[in-house]
Amino acid sequence: MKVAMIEDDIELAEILSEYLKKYGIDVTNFDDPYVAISAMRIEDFDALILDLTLPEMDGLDILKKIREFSDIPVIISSARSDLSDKVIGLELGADDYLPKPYDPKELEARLKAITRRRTKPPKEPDFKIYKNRREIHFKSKPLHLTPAEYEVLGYLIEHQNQPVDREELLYACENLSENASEKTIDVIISRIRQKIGDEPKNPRYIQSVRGIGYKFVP
Amino acid sequence: MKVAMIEDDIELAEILSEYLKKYGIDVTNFDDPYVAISAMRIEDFDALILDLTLPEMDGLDILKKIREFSDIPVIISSARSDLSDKVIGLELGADDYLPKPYDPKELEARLKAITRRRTKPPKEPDFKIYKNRREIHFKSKPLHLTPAEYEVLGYLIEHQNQPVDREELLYACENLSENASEKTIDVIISRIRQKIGDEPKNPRYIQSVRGIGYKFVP
DNA sequence: ATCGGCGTTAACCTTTCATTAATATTCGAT
DNA sequence: ATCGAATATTAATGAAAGGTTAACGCCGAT
Repeated sequence: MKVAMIEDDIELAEILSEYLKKYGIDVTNFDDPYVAISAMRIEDFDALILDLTLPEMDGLDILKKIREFSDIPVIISSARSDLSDKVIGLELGADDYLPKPYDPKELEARLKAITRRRTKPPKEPDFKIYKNRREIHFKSKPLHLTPAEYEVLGYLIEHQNQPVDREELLYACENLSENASEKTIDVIISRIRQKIGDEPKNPRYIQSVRGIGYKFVP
Repeated sequence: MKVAMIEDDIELAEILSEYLKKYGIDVTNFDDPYVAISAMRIEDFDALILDLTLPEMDGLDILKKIREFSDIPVIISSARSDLSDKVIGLELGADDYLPKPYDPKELEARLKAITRRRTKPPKEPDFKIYKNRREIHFKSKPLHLTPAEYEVLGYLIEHQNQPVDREELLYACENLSENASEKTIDVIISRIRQKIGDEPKNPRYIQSVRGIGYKFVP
């Protein structure tokens, strides 16, 4: 297991690294948060141990920055026992909170726990297609879709993550005329977005791919 | 939503309470299991979050005691990642198991999921088919149906929730000619709807599926 | 023969929804 | 920033689908 650590207390960092190495946990410490962030963009770590009490930069800001590009498990460690930090940290997606000083053994246990948990995120998808019912459910509730909307959304979902161009949709959908204008698609997409509450500015599910068409991201 | 929690780590309890309150979940924590049990005999909670690793009393025993008088949904949370605990807990009627440490977001999601699941009281169906008598009863009263109406309604009921297209009905019903106009179906549906008091605008039981036909929803 | 029940069709009205056009907004390259 | 193109949104329209009623005609029972 390869773990990143952001800790400015070099001595503490070394103690922990030594200890964790004995349990097969490889720790790379960064005393400079910015270096850490750059490194994490390139290299893949299994977890991050983040010290909140850093000079120069606030630990929570670092977490926020990291969350912009990674959902790596994060354990926050801090000498501040400030409750609000704890709350904010967990909200930003930290997985655990460890007040200093702590027993290395505990850190090891939590690392193990977190990475174990990571391997089983069984979450219900937001969209489900019930072909035999001719229904699409969104967050467990059926959507009221017109035939064309049903077909378009269904097709996008089945081709999730890949951009589908408008012409393809016109041909794929029974309820769309093949020689209809491609603008028709735009109108239908707009109505679907309204029904699922997707804001076209920064849409969560149906994203427009400029020059091509649309793609569904689950 | 009002939730009870049995957790001896007061600090963790407070974090979770704060977090869940923002999502409209009211948490009452008990650090003493016995107090909790007494309270739950009196007050009505929507769910219980139970920490297994308690002093004095084993969490599983508590669950057993609670099950003697309540079938409240229970989420077990535990630092023990012992599998047998999980099994026993779920056998005793816990609805979910959440290993510590966990993300409050996940707890929230599971709470919502569990209480949503809870709302399904099994009830007597409004329609019953008596094949031998060739009758269909609606709310315990027999309907006066013509042979074709009986067949169509019966077929729809037997294929409940799935849209049945008109052609299929023409073929399935002895009393309908296979080469009759599909409009015939519409007329028969209209008559059935009148007999069961289903308003075609926003129908409760027989819904039209545009481009296909009709579907019966129980 | 005649009658009544019932499936069928025709005619007519209402509703739905894909489509187009028109307008506003956003995006991305320069 | 600026411009042109792509996308978003809204309203209008018209054709198709569904809903309803009345009348027709087939067929078995009287």
